[in-house]
Amino acid sequence: MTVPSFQPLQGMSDLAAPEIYLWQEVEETARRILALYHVGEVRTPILEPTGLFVRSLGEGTDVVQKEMYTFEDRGGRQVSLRPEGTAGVIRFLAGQGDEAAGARVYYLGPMFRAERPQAGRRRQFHQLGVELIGPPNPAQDVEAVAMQQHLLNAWGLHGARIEINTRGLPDEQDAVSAGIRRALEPDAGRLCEDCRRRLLTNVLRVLDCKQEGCRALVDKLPPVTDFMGQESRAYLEEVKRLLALMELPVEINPRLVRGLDYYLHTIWEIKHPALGAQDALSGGGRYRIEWEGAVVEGVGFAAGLERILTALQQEKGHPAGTAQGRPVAWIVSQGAGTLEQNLVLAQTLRRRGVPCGLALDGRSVKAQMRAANRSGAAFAVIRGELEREKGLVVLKNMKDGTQEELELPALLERLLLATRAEVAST
RNA sequence: GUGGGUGUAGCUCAGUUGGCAGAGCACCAGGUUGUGGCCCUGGGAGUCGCGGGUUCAAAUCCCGUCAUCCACCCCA
Repeated sequence: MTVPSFQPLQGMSDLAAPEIYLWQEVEETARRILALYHVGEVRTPILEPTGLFVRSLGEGTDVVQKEMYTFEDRGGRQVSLRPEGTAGVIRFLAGQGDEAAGARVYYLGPMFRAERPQAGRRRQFHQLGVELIGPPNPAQDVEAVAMQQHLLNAWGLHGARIEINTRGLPDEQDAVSAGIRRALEPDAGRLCEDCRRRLLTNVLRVLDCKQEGCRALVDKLPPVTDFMGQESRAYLEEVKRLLALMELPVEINPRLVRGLDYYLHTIWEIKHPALGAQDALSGGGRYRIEWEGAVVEGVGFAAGLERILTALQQEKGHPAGTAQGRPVAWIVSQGAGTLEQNLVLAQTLRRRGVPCGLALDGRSVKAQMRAANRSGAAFAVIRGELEREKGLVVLKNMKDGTQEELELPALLERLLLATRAEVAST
């Protein structure tokens, strides 16, 4: 079978107009908000040594075991396309040594996971992530949550819920799993088929099963903190106190779990009802990652931009963002020699900052006017043989249809004015 | 990796018991010998995803395959 070569690989997409405008809005908003929190951007490579991800995410995680794009490079090194952003940032910061203490960074870019695509899941997808470096500190965790809340507001997403919980300390994980398993075992017969398997393989996954029967049982489970020590419980209590103090609308979900090995203490997730099975817009938590003998501690979160976009489109009912780059003027030519003259005119206008377009293929005036209309230009500038003889140009207002003849300096002035008005209104 | 739905014009889709490949939108041209939008007329465009099979005859039935969508696993 021939694979049409004009199609991207499975699960990968070309992003172009009109959706690209919504992407740009979302990204610009994020950069603006993060600047308020004194968080700076870092751009790390998309390709990293495979070992970086294996060691930071955990050898047993699905991401590492079956979802990475891993291959050998020309030097025989095992490399992988990044499946998430934290590891690369941590590698970077670990190399900074003491300089990295208290670092506050964000990243925004493509990630890769070789999963089967579905709603809200692509093989190449985009994440915005924030990492605040520092030892465990409830205040820092709450600051990160506040930042997330601020981002959601700024994007205009109102249907999103923030759920928060604790993962406790690494050496408490076995006790938590064992405790949950013990609590579920008496009712094992009432769990769904998948969950009976999860009981053995990955108990914590039962906690976010979507089957109703399982949910009923899960709701009656003791909170995970019951299986944790005093330190973990006190940490969560302090986080809750600070969240209330800052009046952040978050919900404590004592049964929220997150899978990556590096998490400890505070973890959270943002869900949106309009997204189908993949309803998590964003996830975050406190972590501790070791790399080449260096230890990096911090708190962070990552938001799936495709999912943010989908949620925004659903909430607002608009399929795409606002069109940008609309020209102020569209130049129309007619007759021998006017095309090249108008090409020069267009360049003059553009050098002065007036966005304008013109057709280069010498079509009829009617066709060029149609193009002017389609472009959304506020004015058509008509300069054909007649105008050239008179040394004038025709300026037509596309909105009301009126037109007048002007000399070039007057035209330039009018269009500069219109450009400023256009800029002011956006 | 597993399961189900869908692949027909640039886009959204119709196509009956197997019998000439269609519509709307978009695009192009004309109606207006130099003026857009609304209207009218005309036009171009399709390997019916691909490969095989059944049949006098396949978009239609069968098998395979690829893509896509949805779900599972898992995750943003």
